[in-house]
Amino acid sequence: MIILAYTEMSNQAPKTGTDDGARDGTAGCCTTEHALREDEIAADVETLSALGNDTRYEALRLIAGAEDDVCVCELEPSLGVSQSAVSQALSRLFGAGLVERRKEGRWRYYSATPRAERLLDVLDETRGVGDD
Amino acid sequence: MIILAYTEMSNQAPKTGTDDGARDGTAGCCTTEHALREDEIAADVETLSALGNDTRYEALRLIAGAEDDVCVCELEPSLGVSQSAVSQALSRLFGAGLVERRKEGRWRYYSATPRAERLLDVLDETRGVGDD
DNA sequence: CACTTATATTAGCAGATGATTATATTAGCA
DNA sequence: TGCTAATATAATCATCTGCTAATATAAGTG
Repeated sequence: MIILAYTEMSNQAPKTGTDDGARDGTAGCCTTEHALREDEIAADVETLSALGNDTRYEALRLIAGAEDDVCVCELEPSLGVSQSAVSQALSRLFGAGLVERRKEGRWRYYSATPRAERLLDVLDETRGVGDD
Repeated sequence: MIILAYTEMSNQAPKTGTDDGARDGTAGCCTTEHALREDEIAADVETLSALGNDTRYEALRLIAGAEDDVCVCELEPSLGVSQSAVSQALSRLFGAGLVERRKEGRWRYYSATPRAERLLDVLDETRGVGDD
């Protein structure tokens, strides 16, 4: 179900009627603010769920925290899962646009994308804000 | 497995030996940069996985995009899942520190936390960067 | 109070997920 | 060429997730 096209939601007075305003991206008269397209939502959710897993999150942290790009074989001992699992984790991160990869000989080097860096930064900057 | 304590990972030369440097948060001699604690990792992953789901992501977008805070009953028709599912989604977002809630009479109003706002902003700002 | 409305909680289940093991591929090297 | 190392893919499976339906709770209203 695609929504997220709104200018201002008239809340405060919870009217229980059917509120079928502007939706499904066909920005009508009353969608001046931003509206997310279905594929943008899907991409964001993919990005977030890719990071919402211990192994992948830690893999990305290691990659983003390293000075240069990181070889898969370096991540393996740290992540505590099988080689296969690491490979799958990196593939998923790549598919989600969170890492770049570069082949060199028989190795694969990974680095974090700007999107990934910025997400990690925000997580760092906003940690513990609001729940202290 | 907790890691993510590093200054610089000596990659580039993939040595296949056992590389048990500094880890598990007991910041030793060579951990000058930041190091994430186990609970911080868990919190981040919880935040990300909470958002890594269509229903919850769209719920948060609706909440964050609204002018004032939003009543549950307003979200229900938009999200296309049962009332129970919406309630569960909001509880999870709350638990993850992504929304605040306020009770007023028999209604519950939700608003996005700064952490949530900033995450959504970064997603917006970095969308389509790197894969165009 | 009985009744309704708004939201939360519980139980149950289909389907997704994340790991493992085994096998395949790709690249260097003797 | 055969061998080994680095990584990817496939098959499998136990566990986790996210929904629905049913029920509970809380707060208004007649």
